[in-house]
Formats: sequence, C-alpha cells, structure tokens
Amino acid sequence: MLARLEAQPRALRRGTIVRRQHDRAGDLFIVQQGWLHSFTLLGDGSRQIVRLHIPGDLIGTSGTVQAGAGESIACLTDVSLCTFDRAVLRGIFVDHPRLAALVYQLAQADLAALTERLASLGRTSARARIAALLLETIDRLRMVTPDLGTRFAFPLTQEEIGDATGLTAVHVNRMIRALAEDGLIARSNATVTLLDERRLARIAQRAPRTGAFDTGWLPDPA
Amino acid sequence: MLARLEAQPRALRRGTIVRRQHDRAGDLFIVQQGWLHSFTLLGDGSRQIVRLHIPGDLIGTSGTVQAGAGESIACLTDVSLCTFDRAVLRGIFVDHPRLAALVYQLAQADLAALTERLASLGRTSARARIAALLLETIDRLRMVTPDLGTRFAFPLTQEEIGDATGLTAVHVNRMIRALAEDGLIARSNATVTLLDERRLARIAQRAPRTGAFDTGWLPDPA
DNA sequence: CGTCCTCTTGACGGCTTTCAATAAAAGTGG
DNA sequence: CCACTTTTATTGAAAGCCGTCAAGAGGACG
Repeated sequence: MLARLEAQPRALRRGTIVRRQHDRAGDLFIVQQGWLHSFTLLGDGSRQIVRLHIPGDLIGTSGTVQAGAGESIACLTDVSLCTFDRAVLRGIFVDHPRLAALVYQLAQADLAALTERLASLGRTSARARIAALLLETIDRLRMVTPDLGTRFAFPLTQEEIGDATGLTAVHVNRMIRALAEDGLIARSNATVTLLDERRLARIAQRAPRTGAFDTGWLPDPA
Repeated sequence: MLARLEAQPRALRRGTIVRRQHDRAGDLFIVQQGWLHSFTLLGDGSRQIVRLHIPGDLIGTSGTVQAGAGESIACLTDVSLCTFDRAVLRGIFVDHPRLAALVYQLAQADLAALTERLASLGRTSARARIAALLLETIDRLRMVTPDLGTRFAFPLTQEEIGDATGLTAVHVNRMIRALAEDGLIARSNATVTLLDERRLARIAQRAPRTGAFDTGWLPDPA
C-alpha cells in the first residue's frame, strides 16, 4: 500500500511553489528527495515558516480539512515529490485501519513539534530559538538516518532561518555568528556541525526528549 | 458510538491539573463544560499556553504518539470532563472508518490553529497577538454556538493571556487597555465584547478565514 | 476582616528591529 | 571559462517595542 503511494515522483526546482495559501488543495505529497517548507503570509506581507519538510515526510495534509489550504508549500532545494489524491486516504481509512492510525500518529507528531516551536517563539530569546531550530532539525534527520553524526546539510538562508524563528535576517546573522564564536556550532557552505549538543539544548530551554512512537494501542496488522 | 464516549463525566475545580508533562498518558478527554488550557514549561520555568479548550473539544490526544505527554493540561474554570482510554480509539479505527477520519480532521484543524498562532507569535506585535487571540476564541465559540453575538466569557487572567501570547502580564495589561481606549473592545468582569471585528482582524494581520470542514473525501457512513 | 490574587501604572533598561552600506557568493548568459 | 547580475552574508549605529522592577489599588475568598 505504501509503495503504491510513492509511485511517479515529480522533479521540482528550488524555489518552486508547490501549493499556494487558499488554493483548492486535494492532493497530498510524500517527499522523496530534498527539503521544502510550509509557510503563511500575513496581512503586512511578512512570512512565517511553520515547518521544514525532509525526505520521508507526508505533507499537504491540511487540505484534508478544508478545501482551501491554510499554508503555502515551497521548495528549499531541488525536490523529488510523490503526489496522490486525498481520496486515497479514504481507502486507507476503510481498508487499512492500522495504517490510518499511523497517519493519525504522524499528525499528532506534527502537533507536538509545533507545540515545541510555539513555546520557542513565545518564550525564548533569539539565541535560544536558533539553537532550538538546529536541534529540532538534527533530531528529525536522525529519525531517518540514525547513524547521522553531528554534521548535516542545512539549506536555509539566514533570511529563511529568520522567518522560521520569528527574527530578522540581520539578527539571525549576529546570533549564528555568536554561537560559532562560543564554540557551539561550526559552519561551512550550507552545512552545520553541532559541537556541543548538551549545551545547545540548555540554551534552547529544551524539554527533555521523549522516546519513540508508541504503537501499543494501534490496530493489529491486517 | 460518540454517545458512549461521553459517559460518566468527572467534575474538576478551577486550577486542577489534569495531566502533567511527561506523565504516562493513555487517556483522552472530551470537554463537557468549562475551559482548560494545555501548556508547556520551559527550562527556565516560563510557561507557554499552547491551546485553549472549550466544551466539545477532544483533548489529550498527544498521548497517542508517545507514552510521555508533551504538554500539561489544566483547568481554567470548573470543568466537567469525560475520560476514555486510547484503546477506544483502536476500536474507532477498526470499526468506524468515517469516525476515525473525522478524528483525523480534528487533529488537522488543531494543526491549522497552531499554524496561525505560530505566525502570530513569530511575526506580529503585542497588540496584534491579543487581537488575534480574541478573534480566534470567538471564532471557535461560534462553531459551537452559531448565534453567539460579539460578547463572550473569557476566563483568562492577564497573566494567562500573556502566557498564551508570549508577552508579560504587564504588557498585556497595557495593550488590552489600549484596545479598549481605541474603542475596539469592551470589558467587564471576565467578559469581552468585540466592538469592531473588521478592524481587529486587520490589526491582528489575520489571513481571511476559510470555510467549514470539507467532508467530501470521507468514507461513507457505516 | 485579613490574605492572596489580580489589575494597574510609572520609570528604566535591554533585546531586537530598522536603516544603511559593503563584501562575498551564487547564478546567468555569452 | 569569464563578465555581469542577483542573492546572500556581514557589520555598525540608532531607534523602538517590550521586559523588568517596584509599588499601590481593587476584589475574591476563607
């Protein structure tokens, strides 16, 4: 069933807008390669990046509630994307209850991530927000690549980092630079190395991570 | 099926903590009366209120992903709460696919709400955040009470409003007071009246609201 | 009737934004 | 592979929004 969803990938260039806020949005996507971000535009034109998407993510699910998408989705890098209609979701809910419950768990995981980001934007300093963004990102990458070290590609401009953390690009620059001077991170090209995750976590005011998905309550495999 | 979930309500006093962050959390709740809020505590002790819960809400769903709850839940007023085990959810996914899809839509609606709040905290002023909180609240109340006017009970202290909007209680006071002086809202006791929703929406930098739930893709009723 | 919580107000300081200018890097077309 | 353009990164100075600190008033509750 899952394999069927990942048929016919589509190739998209960096900068491509996959979906625009308020578009009719019946499609879902699975990211096969590359990074994307979903974002909202406010009345004054400012942008808030809500979520980063990496390979393996199921995205575009907001179209399952209301016909109009609540957020835009765009490519941060060149991307390979698999598309399917939300009618396929119906089939999953009808014929594959365990898989449906897993999809539900994905939504709950997204909620948990947004919860954490909300606390970061609402209650922590610029320095803390950037540390939190880096830690969240490496954590997510490690779910896909468990043997990932402390170094990873991070294809965001400082302006995009600002839009993700609620800061200006100028201040992002100062804070990143300060983190580097303090020996907490190192940068080269679009790659970041976390030199002291323990201390970064403290700076980010991070609550201790909880473990893996709990599949105990799920329906039995069909 | 739904009626079965709302059996045996439990009465809780204002201030009661229903669930604590990192607790084992297998239960779900449906709010029958009263308001609650879910929140996270950060490393430095500051609090971020993530979500307000009103009668009709299905809450505590984060426990369906990981054994440890990611957020705490507490009562803002005296509350009447219906509890059921998440094993019941399994039954829904197996035997009631349409209902399961509706539960999934609820999670997506929560995601959309959090998305909007994230943009509010990340990209708007103190004045805008408070306007946004009031508008979001009245919109949600209207989903349950369509004939609600412009006046509603709002049982949050200014400190709690601050924790919801990422501001200090002192500054919340100044902004609320300013909104009242500008003829945008009126207050008495724990009740708020929105005097000019159009202008409030502009101040809040709000994206235009999208319509009702789209149930077109859902499985047919059993 | 006292205590605690909540609301209110003023002064001051700091973190972040804004404005502006330059350097460096990346992308483009010849 | 080289000019040229556009994007991105970097740095400084000044202003502003919001936080912190402090103190007092009003209400709720026991």
